[in-house]
Amino acid sequence: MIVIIKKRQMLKHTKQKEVILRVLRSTNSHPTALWIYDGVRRELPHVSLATVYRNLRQLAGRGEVLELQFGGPLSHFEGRTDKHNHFICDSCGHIFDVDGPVDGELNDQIAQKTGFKISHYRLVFYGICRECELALRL
Amino acid sequence: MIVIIKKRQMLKHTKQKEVILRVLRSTNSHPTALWIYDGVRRELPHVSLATVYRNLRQLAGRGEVLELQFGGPLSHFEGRTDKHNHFICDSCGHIFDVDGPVDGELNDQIAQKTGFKISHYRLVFYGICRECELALRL
DNA sequence: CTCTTTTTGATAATGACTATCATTATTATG
DNA sequence: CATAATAATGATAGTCATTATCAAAAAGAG
Ligand SMILES: [Mn+2]
Ligand SMILES: [Mn+2]
Ligand SMILES: [Zn+2]
Ligand SMILES: [Zn+2]
Repeated sequence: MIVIIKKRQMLKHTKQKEVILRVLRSTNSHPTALWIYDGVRRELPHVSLATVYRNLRQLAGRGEVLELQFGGPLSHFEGRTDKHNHFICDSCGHIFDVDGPVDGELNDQIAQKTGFKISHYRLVFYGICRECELALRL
Repeated sequence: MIVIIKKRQMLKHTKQKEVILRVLRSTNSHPTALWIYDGVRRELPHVSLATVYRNLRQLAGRGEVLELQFGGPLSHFEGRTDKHNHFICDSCGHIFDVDGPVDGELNDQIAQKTGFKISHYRLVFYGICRECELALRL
């Protein structure tokens, strides 16, 4: 019998990790890895894009940041980690935060109807944001 | 002044398009392009994967099928085009259809709160399906 | 049938992300 | 501090789903 003991890996604090997290937290938008990379480079010009991806993945795995994947080809990240929803403008593509509706309600409603054990949901609204609405009215 | 008149492109009916649509509609699951490709090949052994992707894109653009992108690396397609939501099992990965909740309600609720013109939303639940729930209980 | 336009199949290209690996940085320990 | 153990980094090659390209074939109009 072979027993594999997986030692819990010690995380090491690095300048890169710190700056990546700071850059991401400096905005309330939902930037891509490349945007974060550009921000980090202003402080650490020799940072590698792979390092940005690596750290974002690690941070997301530990729940310190959120990775968001809407339909597009690239991942978006955000520093805000409390539960909230999003609205994406079909015209300008901007991603907005949307609070609530009350969380448990939907889960319970669906759980009852389907018999599934529901842990969470992802809710994204689409439409036209106010700014675009005004611009398109011309 | 240069005027560019874009003629509306005529769509041509092909055997490939027909089979792709039929294969997709033959299941109530949410297959990938590759799964559909395999199905189509049983009838048209020389079909190209590119043709499958091309037609799925065209069909999705015209609303005849739906393209679904959850977090993963590949797109899923489905023939059911009426509004409904999905549940994805964290354990087995299976995608289930989930009907309702009442559609307009959420839109209105959020539209009122945010001032956005909301056209639709995408709602995905996550958790453990009944089959996995039973299996995990052992 | 003939002309025009779209589609096809084969294959190369794209692009976001991940793996690899030698080197460097961080932490633990003496 | 010195040393060893281990994790992280930067550079770059690889992956893989999807898209672009293009000559040849098929579909539809007349
Ligand atoms: Mn957000
Ligand atoms: Mn469905
Ligand atoms: Zn907008
Ligand atoms: Zn399951």
